[in-house]
Amino acid sequence: MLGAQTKFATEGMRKINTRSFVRATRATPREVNRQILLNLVREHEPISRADLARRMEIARGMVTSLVDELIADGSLYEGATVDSPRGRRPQMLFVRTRGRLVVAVDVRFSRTYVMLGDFSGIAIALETFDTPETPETLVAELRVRVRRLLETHRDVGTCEGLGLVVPGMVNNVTGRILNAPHLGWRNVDIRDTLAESVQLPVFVENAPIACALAQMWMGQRGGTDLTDFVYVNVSDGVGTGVVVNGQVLRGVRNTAGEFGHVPLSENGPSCYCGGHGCLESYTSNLATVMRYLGQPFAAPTARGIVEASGLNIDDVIARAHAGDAKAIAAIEATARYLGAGLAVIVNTLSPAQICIGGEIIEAWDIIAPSLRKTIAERALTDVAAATPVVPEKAPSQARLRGATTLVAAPRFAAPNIA
Amino acid sequence: MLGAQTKFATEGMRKINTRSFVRATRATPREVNRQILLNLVREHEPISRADLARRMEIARGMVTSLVDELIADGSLYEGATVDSPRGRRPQMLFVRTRGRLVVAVDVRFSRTYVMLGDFSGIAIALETFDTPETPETLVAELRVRVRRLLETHRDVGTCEGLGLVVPGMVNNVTGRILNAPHLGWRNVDIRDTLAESVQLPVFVENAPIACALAQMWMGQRGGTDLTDFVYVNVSDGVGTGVVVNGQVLRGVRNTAGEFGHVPLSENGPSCYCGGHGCLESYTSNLATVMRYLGQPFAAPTARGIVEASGLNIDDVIARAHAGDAKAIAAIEATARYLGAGLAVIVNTLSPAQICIGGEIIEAWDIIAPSLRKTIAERALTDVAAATPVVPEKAPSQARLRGATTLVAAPRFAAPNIA
DNA sequence: CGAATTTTGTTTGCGCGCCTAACATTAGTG
DNA sequence: CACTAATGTTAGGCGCGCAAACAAAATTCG
Repeated sequence: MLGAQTKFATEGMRKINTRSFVRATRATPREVNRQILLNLVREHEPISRADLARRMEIARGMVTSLVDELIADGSLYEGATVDSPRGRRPQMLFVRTRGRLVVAVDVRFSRTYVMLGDFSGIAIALETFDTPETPETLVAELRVRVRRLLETHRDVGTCEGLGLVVPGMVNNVTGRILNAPHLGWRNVDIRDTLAESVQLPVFVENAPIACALAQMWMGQRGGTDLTDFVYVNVSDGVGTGVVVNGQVLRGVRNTAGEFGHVPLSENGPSCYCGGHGCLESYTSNLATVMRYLGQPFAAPTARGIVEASGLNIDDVIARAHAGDAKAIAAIEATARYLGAGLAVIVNTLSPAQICIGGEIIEAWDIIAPSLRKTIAERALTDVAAATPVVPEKAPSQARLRGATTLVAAPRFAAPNIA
Repeated sequence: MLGAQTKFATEGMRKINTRSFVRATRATPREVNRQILLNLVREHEPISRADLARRMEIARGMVTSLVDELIADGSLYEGATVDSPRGRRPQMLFVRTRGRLVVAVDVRFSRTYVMLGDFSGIAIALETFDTPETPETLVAELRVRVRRLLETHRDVGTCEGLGLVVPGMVNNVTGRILNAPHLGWRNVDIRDTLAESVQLPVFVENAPIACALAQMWMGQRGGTDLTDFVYVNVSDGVGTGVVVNGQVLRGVRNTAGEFGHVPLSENGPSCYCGGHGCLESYTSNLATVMRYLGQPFAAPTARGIVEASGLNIDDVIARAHAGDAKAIAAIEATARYLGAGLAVIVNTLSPAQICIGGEIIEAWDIIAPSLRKTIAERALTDVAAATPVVPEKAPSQARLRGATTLVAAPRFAAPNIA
């Protein structure tokens, strides 16, 4: 009956691109069913073969065959048998995450973080160094460090790839950094050279998008399906990662999802993008600190003034928590503007959730009420007004988890067909 | 080599929903390849079996088998043999559109249009009547009219479905009209009752989304692949249909894509949505006529004033074309505001194209320069600034073409797998 | 205690559909 | 008229879904 209904809907209907399609072969059904099974184990482990057969509505024989293949290639492993009320006791299956290593790299304005972790996101080692001026130096530095890391922890497992997260626009297919203003890098074909240097598959991605992917793939097990949501990262700038229909929104030439520059006011403060009154110019960490300092924000001079003041966003948050009324007011103002920006997102995209990352969420108790209030005032519908807004759960590792996801998630993704 | 590259990208990577997945069967490869072949014929007709084999990189034997099936079920037909420089002359294949009828229904504020057409969008008959007050009356009216239409044109072919386009939010899966403010209808389960009445599969969709689908499926053959674009409909309100990654953006509870209510100014005119300074309150036909009348726009009273004036948007456009400076100024102002709204779309979604529909495009010569200028001023990147903005090509039938697409497109769409 | 029952997991044979390769058809050409 | 070159068809192998029988391991019950 449900099948008949979906036949009369255009939802999920995709047009086949006749210039780049993927034809099905006789091996295709197996690939598809293998991935479905793998994901069922991922979300329901521990789970038995018989349970999988019931969930997939296939015979147990096929499950045996598929599981054999997945165990052989190291995707699954067989645990102990478990008690059952009657009959033969089932053997439980698990996704193998231990010993499947990932090098996660987070390149930030001043420092670069390198983490060796496994598929579940657990850290084994963490290093940090000053971000080099040029991409070439970064590649050279990573070559040495990655080799040493993998050498040191050789007995832990084998590394399946390197995920690189950068603050800027990235072409995910070619692995080229298109424009990373904070680093001053433009049009850098980093993926292939880095892959050659470290002898690993390399995945490059924009930071908020990587965080959004982590949210989607490493979120709570068995929770709601987040197929439509937005990750908003508030730091020196305001970046967004948008997921629509379970896929990342990229737009032409990978320039989409720049909600940081929606205009909140026609004659607001000047922004680093060249515009005026952008969300970012009201809510970035620089803007918040400037507000606390009692100075008007203006793009070209703000960074210098803030650095000269010796204050950063963490200090302002600490003072707010200590009861400094000026600090509280500055943060609350930021929250109101941020709420206005989120209202635009809520009204245009209607996501199932908005997740906020960045230093500001340390002041969640202060910003949450203002966010909710502003969104409620500006939302067009009750649904939009009720959109959950949640803080990033593991803020300190958000980007590194994102980088890990870049390597791990493709192993579990649906195969592209047609 | 390209295959190896895409392995290191997360683009197009989809997470499998373990609560509603589609398992592959041994019939799956055939379904997939059948649809690919069908689409290749659609975009390259006339085309021979040998050509198809080359494009799909499969043996000619398989093409023969697949084509036999598609001819048997009426999807394709075989044309005449054609001359060729050497060897056996190929037999050309075509998609059958003649004799595959569709009832397209466009429900608008005052009148409802019913068209009988075929899969290619060619009209066979067109009727119109006053939009009834209640959905029940509409269903009863359609029952009579559709039966009569199909009776009259019985020899032309068989009808494959009815597409219903309404001005408002629709749940495309359940076929329920959630909220159509202009009609005053809320939560109407119209699809199943209508399907029972007319004894046809019924597809229900929101008007701008249907227009976007028509743009994607009935656009120029062999042109650029429009997988990311936005359709903006400017009429009494401003509605948008957004397509991302080849799929319609719906959001939770089907409330997404309301770019008509992005705020352009915090203290702008009051809008029918309850907000202030929305794009719609500056650029709807009502707003443009009010501007020409020299009156400030305000949501509750605007419609009454415009109706009392006896003027509508078509009159204002006609006067502008006749040289009325006030009319030209009013339309140009609308274009500037619309450009500001499009700039938000361009910066956030980065679509490959924006298509504009509605009466206003009759004044395309007047609005185009202002649109371009405003977008260029506010775009964040060169890519965004260069986003093509084009007028709807068949404005008078846009919605009816959309309704037709609702029925026709699913026959050509990729099967959902995994 | 042993047969019956129940549940899990494995093995086996069938058939659909991909895939290769040979074959038939139909034109031009030396 | 044989040769070449192209299109379209037919035949056999082989992988894999699919169903059904079989083996294994536990509990229940006479």
